[in-house]
Amino acid sequence: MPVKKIEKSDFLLRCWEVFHLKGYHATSMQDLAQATGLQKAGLYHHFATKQALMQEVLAYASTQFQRYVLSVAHETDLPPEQRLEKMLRRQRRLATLHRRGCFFANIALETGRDGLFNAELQALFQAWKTNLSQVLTAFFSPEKAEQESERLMMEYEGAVVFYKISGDENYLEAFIVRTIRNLGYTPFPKIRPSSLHRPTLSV
Amino acid sequence: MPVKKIEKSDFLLRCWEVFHLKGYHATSMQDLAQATGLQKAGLYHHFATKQALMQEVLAYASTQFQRYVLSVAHETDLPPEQRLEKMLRRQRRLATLHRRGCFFANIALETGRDGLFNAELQALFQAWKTNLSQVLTAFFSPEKAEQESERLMMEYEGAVVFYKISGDENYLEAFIVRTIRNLGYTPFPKIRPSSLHRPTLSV
Amino acid sequence: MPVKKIEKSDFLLRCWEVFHLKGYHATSMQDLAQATGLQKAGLYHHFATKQALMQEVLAYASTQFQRYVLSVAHETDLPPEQRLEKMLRRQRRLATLHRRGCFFANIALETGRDGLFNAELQALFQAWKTNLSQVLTAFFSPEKAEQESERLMMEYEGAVVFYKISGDENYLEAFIVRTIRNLGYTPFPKIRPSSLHRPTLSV
Amino acid sequence: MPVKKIEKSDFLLRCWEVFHLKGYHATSMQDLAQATGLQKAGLYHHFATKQALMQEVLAYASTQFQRYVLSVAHETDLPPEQRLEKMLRRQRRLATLHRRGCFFANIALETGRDGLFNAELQALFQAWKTNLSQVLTAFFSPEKAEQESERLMMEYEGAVVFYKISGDENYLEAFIVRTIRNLGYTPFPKIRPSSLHRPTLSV
DNA sequence: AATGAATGAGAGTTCATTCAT
DNA sequence: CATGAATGAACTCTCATTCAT
Repeated sequence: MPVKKIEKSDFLLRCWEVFHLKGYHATSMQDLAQATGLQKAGLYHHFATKQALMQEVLAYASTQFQRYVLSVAHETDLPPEQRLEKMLRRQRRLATLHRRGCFFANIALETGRDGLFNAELQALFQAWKTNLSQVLTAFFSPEKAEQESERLMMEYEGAVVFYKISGDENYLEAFIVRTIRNLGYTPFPKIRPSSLHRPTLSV
Repeated sequence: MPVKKIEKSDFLLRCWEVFHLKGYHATSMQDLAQATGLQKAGLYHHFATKQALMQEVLAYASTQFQRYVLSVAHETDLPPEQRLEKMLRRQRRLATLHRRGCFFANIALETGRDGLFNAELQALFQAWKTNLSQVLTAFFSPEKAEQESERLMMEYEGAVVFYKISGDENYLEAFIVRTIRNLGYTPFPKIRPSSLHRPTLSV
Repeated sequence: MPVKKIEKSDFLLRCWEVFHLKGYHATSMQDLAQATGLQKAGLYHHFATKQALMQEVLAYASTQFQRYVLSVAHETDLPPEQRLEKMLRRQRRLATLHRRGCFFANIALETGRDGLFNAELQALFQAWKTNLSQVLTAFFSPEKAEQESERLMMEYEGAVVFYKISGDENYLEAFIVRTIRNLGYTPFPKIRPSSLHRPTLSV
Repeated sequence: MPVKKIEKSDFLLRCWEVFHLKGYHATSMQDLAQATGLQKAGLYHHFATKQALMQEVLAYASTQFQRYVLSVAHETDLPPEQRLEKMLRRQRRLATLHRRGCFFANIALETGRDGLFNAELQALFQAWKTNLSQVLTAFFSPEKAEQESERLMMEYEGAVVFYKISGDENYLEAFIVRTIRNLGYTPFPKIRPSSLHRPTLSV
């Protein structure tokens, strides 16, 4: 609860990282205290419970995810297929940092049944689908675009499952490649961009 | 572990259910003792640690999953599209019991980074893919069938994520329907099978 | 402690209520902050410690008790038996509000052994006895009056114990009735004062 | 939870003493662990919660109180006035050990409003009254005996309040003396039993 | 004077695990 | 083989108190 305003987001970011790496239940308040430099009791000055803290972390993570990934959907200076690829590559980058996977799916599977954070999670996935849809309307009818974006998100989350137990990023890479290809475009190879004719995307 | 040999599988089944519902970390040895009727100390007679116990549970669950779901791939008396649907419907049934989702994906996202059970999980997903592939070879080339089966599993796991935070089984149902449809067949409506011309699948 | 001087007594009153309801140890500074509208740190501006705060609350409560209950002993326009009854009924009223019992006895039993507030408590009980004595001198010799007033206070405090674990106000009512009766007077029935020949006491 | 049966009562006795000295809320599980030689976690092997532990302590204390104090009511070899005095002196002895007062009244005032232990407490006070009544039937009509025993208990509890904030045992002694005297007998002086003509009671 | 922030200690409780019987 | 008992560590959360602003 950092004195300066800029520190609040930094605080939430650090908590986010811990929750992302260890999961909700396996993360202790002690872990969060250590990660943020506060004392355990200090955390309770700003958040009533661990769950409330997670609530804010989730809101923060949603905002950041929308800024970093979903906002790309509106970069109209890029052709839609490049926008799509950029989004997917940014998703991928978030997932492969420390092999932590998708934060939202991690929390979804861990707490979905208890419903601790379902409202937040559903809102995020809804926004995700909406933005993805917007890009896909360049290739499909509005209705079909929505269906396809949902399907893409599902496929992505499944790919993350495979990635997480194997550490093999090819599951994610292959997902991106086939997704772009299915639009009728040839995606840029990720690892060897030597033969690219078009400018590389800075993801 | 119980007196009679036949009870060992019953023991593992009960543990499986608990782990499935609550997850690995959130399940305590006390929970398992209560679910199985043993004393907490008794568990350590048969399993060195909680992790070792989970190891066996995972092996048991894999076996059961192969028997109940994957073995359908070899029911050659059924046409392949019916085999596929039957498999998908059985997956779905397992996931929607108590809204618990896919046991293997639950554990994968929770422990994949630590790698506690990755070998077992990879083996299971490999077997899953192999069997799905076998069915899909009726529609695709062997190579394409393998790719497609992996993609299907991913899409399924993603659908489960959506299902788990919403409780809406339509995510799973829609996945099945579009999967079958993409093969060029019309799947059987789930709820009202009255007008079916072909024999109903007992899932 | 608030801005205006008149609010100090209001502040102490609110603290008194909390201490009365929950007891000394079970009341937290947080509780007091909430009840008074100050911040927790603000409390320490006016009181060095929780104990010091309680000290003042006790002094305030003593004063109020003397004003509301003990001062009745000097209402010489009332015959002594009416004065006595009025005092007893006011004691009773304080005890039955929220079933909280006698503030002073509550604190006495909770902290008497540690002696945190014994001086204040003894002073209050002494004043209580003195004023009761004064009324009883109308019926007894000075010496006997003092003994009897002490005995009456004891009986009252015991009646409160019975009341507190049962919620049955009859323990207190019966105490009042038999006390007045022992003076040779018939006390006013509490519930049905319809047939009263003498003016009802407004307690 | 002592291996041997005799140790269980010893365990409860030690807990009783701590609760008696410090009160319910001010006694921590750590205090009880220290007093009994167990680890804090070990306490939870035998009692689900602190409240449940107190419940058993209260039951134990009730039993012991009945054995040590109330059972005297049936010592028919003693004349009733001696039985009464013996009971009162034993009450007094329990209360003056470490100036801790009456265990049941302590807990009653501390927790009566929340009702945590009211059932147990009411049962104990009821038994107390019953046994006291039995002795007093030697002096009063059954109905009057019951009233008088309740009144005596109240007076006693009030005397304990006075004793606890002053440390002056004379409040208790005076209560005993005047109680016996009111029966028409001269009680034995407690402190200087030199001039006794009748055999001293071994309390 | 007042507060938001912070803290070390400790609350009750649960954890996976061990061991004597 | 089984269990009741035990334990050290860790859990979430609250305590009375302090201090810079």
